[in-house]
Amino acid sequence: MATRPTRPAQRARYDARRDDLVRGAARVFAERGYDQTSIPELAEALGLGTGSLYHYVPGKEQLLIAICDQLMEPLLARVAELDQPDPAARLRALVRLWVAHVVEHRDHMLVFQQERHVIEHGAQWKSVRTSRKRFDRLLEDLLGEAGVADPQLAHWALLGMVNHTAQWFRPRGSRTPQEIADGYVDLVLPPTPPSVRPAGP
Amino acid sequence: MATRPTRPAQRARYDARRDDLVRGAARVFAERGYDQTSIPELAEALGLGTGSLYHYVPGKEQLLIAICDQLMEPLLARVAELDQPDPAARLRALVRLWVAHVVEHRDHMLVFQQERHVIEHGAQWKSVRTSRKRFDRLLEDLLGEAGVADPQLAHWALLGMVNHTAQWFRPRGSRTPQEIADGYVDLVLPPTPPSVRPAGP
Amino acid sequence: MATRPTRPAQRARYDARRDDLVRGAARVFAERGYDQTSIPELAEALGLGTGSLYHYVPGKEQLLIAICDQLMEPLLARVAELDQPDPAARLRALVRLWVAHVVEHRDHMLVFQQERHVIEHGAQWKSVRTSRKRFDRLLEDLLGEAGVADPQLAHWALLGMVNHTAQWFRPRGSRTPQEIADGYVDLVLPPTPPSVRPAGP
Amino acid sequence: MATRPTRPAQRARYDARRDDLVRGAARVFAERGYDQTSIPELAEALGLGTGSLYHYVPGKEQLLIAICDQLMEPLLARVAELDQPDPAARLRALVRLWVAHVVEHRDHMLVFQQERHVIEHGAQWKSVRTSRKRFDRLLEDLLGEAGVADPQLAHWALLGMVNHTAQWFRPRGSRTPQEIADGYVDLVLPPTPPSVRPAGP
DNA sequence: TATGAATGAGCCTTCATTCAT
DNA sequence: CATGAATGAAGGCTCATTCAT
Repeated sequence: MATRPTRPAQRARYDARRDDLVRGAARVFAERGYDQTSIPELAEALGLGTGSLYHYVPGKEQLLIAICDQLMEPLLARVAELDQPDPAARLRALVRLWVAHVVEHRDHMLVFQQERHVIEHGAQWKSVRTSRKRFDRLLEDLLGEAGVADPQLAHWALLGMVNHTAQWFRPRGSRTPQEIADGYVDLVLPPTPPSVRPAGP
Repeated sequence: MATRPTRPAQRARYDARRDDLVRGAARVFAERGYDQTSIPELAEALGLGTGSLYHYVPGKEQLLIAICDQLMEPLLARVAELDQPDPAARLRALVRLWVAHVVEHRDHMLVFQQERHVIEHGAQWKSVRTSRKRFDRLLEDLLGEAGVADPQLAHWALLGMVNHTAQWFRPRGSRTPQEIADGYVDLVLPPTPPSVRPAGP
Repeated sequence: MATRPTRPAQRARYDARRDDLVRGAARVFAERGYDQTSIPELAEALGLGTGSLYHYVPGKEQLLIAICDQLMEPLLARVAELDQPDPAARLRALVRLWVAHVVEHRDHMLVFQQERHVIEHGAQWKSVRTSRKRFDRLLEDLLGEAGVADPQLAHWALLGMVNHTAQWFRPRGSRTPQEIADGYVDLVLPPTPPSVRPAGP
Repeated sequence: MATRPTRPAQRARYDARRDDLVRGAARVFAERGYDQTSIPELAEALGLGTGSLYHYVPGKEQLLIAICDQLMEPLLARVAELDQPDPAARLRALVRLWVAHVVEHRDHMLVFQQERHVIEHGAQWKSVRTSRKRFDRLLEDLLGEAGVADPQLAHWALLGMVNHTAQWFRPRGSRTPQEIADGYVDLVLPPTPPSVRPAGP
């Protein structure tokens, strides 16, 4: 069973190991598919014995949830820290970190997209659904504030293009995530005077 | 086994039945997921006995392929008939029929997106992969001809937003597929004098 | 269902057809195995539609029984006609027609041997078992009368070697069935003065 | 899956268990038939859970192959150790150990005979076919050396009678395997002066 | 913690058989 | 007589999970 150690020192090591395993599972699932990957296969790909996995995760579906949490939580945290006063600038910053997050979590994204119907219908998936809705709402509001002509359509369009980035982005490609993000923002935002446009990190 | 009748009259009925079943399977898979739907469940949802399905499709994966074919082939056929001389107008027409096709085949699209990894890696999926690549190429070329600033990025962006439409579009919603398509085109195309803009069907 | 016609003329044609089908089934089963051959496969190999077979035989196991009957009955009939007064001569004649029967019914024999356990244990197989026992008894008695030293062992030995002939005999081989039969008899019989030895047909 | 342990100690136990299971399967198949015995039935007869069988054998047909190997390999090994200088004596010794092997492996033999067509035609059965051919060749050569009049026919006859022994021999019967073997040899060998005849163990 | 043998439910698929045409 | 679509039971096999070591 998945028993988390109580001693702080061991607990830190345990949590780190668990995070690594979840990340590894995301990679394997993205490549082979969640349902197509058996637990023995997964365990072997992670360098573990069949049953050892269960020391860290209570089951296969929980593992999937953990992958989605590992994707959503840091994204929401980073978004919460945005503090640009100008809405257009905040939007651009948001899309930048969003695209960056997507390409840094390509595997998680691919798994997330494949398992759409479980996430939408599953009983244990409420928290993930809530996270996604929070992000959606936040994005749509920001698009309105930024003066986009049709915020609702822009919202759907952005969701589509940014998330889809996971499917074609290659780390050794010719564009940086930031360039891609700026390209996306330029599509939905009315032309902005360069003075307002942030310089990027 | 899936034996197609030789008599033309019976063959027509057989083919029609098969198409219906494939469409029905797309609906069921979109809702419950391909792997989560067992063959008995599927057969029952289609109003068939467990084994009767195999008169029309030789196996579960072939059924998935049939769903993708039912999605891709008519789309490519409709695209091939585009004959607008002006590239921008042709692009708009393309996106219009594309969006229309996507919302008319929502179930197929959802299944298509969920099973991305099988399609990309599976041995029997070459023809589907080829269809997708043909469409990709065609779209990117057209974007270039239409004078889009960054055709490659626009291409990825359009793919993302149009395909994603399947996930949020509701038939009783406030926008028609054509309005959505025009909204997408307006995002990627430089402003067009209204005179050139086609009126729609 | 297997409905035998009542009109004598049609009945003869029906019976002939049935015999042909049973013979054909023996050939197919000998080659591919009884359990490994599905009814659709068999029907196709016989040039029939899937269900047409059931006009002649009520089921797959009955078909197997019919094959065994087609093997045993004519053999017993031919054996019953033996009338050589000298036991040794009668034994030789028996083995000759037996070997001839085996090589003429190679397929039946191979099926018969493969399905030994069904024949021994199956409920509907009593008549076949009875036929076999009748033949066994008859053979052993004759061996005793012919003055073989150890009739019981010779009986088992003959059964083994003659039946096994079905597995290696080739019609284009260098030996005739009669030569083979004489070879077998010479093994179990004490040397016989040539005067008694029959000349063969 | 059938994963053989790497640790020597556990591997020995695993191999022993596997051998037992294969032997048990031979018994069950001999009694009920290979195709007539379902995997759950077999597993229950062996005292295992349905899926546990697959820790030791990768599939039902592999199990059949394992049974045939368990039959052929030790026989060939024992035959290879024969060292009687006199051919006739060597033949007698061969038949003795052969008959002994057959009656000790009655179940294996019965399965082997029933599944003749799979062995002859199956793709994975080459090694078994090779073993059988090696034995055949060896036997025929030895018959020639021993001065049998018609070595080829004697070879087929011996194969038939010895193998057939599995079908009628009963452990509590009145003859020992050695007596049976000697009876067989006396059939095919010209009368031998008792001085040469070995005494038996 | 780590392991991997054991489990039984559940999967996809095949099959013998029926019956409307 | 002939056909082949339809069926549901049963088959072989896989899998997520457990637990003794």
